[in-house]
Amino acid sequence: MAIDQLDGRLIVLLAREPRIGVLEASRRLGVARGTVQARLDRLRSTGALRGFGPDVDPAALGYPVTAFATLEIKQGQGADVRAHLTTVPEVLELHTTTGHGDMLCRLVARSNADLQRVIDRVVGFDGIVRASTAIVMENPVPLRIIPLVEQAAREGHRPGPVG
Amino acid sequence: MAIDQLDGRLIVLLAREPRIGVLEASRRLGVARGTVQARLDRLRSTGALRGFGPDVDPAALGYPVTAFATLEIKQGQGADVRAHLTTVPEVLELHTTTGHGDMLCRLVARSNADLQRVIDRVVGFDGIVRASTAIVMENPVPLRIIPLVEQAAREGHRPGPVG
DNA sequence: CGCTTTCTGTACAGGATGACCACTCGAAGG
DNA sequence: CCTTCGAGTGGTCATCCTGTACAGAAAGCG
Repeated sequence: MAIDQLDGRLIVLLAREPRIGVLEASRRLGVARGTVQARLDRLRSTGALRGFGPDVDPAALGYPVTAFATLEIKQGQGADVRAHLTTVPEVLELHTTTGHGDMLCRLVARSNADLQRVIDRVVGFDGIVRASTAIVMENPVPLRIIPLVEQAAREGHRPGPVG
Repeated sequence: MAIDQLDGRLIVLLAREPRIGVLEASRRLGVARGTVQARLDRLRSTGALRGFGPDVDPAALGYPVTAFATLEIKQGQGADVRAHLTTVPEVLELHTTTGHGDMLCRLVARSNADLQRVIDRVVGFDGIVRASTAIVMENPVPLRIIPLVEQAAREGHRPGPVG
């Protein structure tokens, strides 16, 4: 249940240059094309590689404001709140957490003023007791995976014949 | 600076089925292949579409634990803290925010015990005054973009000849 | 109305893809 | 020691897609 160095190099390569195909990747990695194809098949089947979805920038869509909201939920209302938040397009992500709040969600909005509308819609639901919002100013480290993949590959077990 | 309905349908289609190519997408959307290619070129050039990076599951890499840490930073130490956190592979994302804390970062770890090691490494830096961590239990809404794209496309200005 | 931009349909050359094969290699097991 | 198995290699094959280009038609705008 891990990746070896070749997997790691392959993922990093694809992360850096998603446009290259299997053939070019095999050339860069110095292995046969069939090997790359087999590795990709395995990574996808194990779920390590979920796919190659489009990476969309909300700001370019007209939603330049990002915020994180910590929500406190009324006992037993979790499922309802989840269902409610799923219906809000500006909720990009939702987690249930330990700690001060019960849920943490990532929001986007068209402006700071618009954020108020989004928050109103988010918290305008009976099961939510309290919400505390933190507006994102800068994003010094955008969502990344390369360093983690490199570390996992370095320490990685080889997938090996038996495992 | 927005997307029209065709852009929206295209992005949603690619988000749902990333493996289909330009030709198949044009068939599904009922437009000419050249149109899809032109739209994709424009979306990439405007930055709305950053690319098609591999979607890696940290859990499958051996990091099943996710957490969010709110950090309080000593005045004027922001840049140093950013540089420090960039060197930690388990820091997948970092934002500077308004509100109680000064920064919010997403962490992963191999286990709850390992999370302690990660947090120690994160906060083991002079500029960080205090850290408060929330461990993610469930992820009812994984990072998504489709509903937002659909809304943006619905309300969207057409890209039009000039604007 | 005329200009401009987009979309369409088509064509072409080049390349990539997925599939298949026989062979080699190394490790695990008998 | 030998066998067996999985993985990788290098090769081939037909098919399909890609990037690019072009002329003509359609639609918005002054």
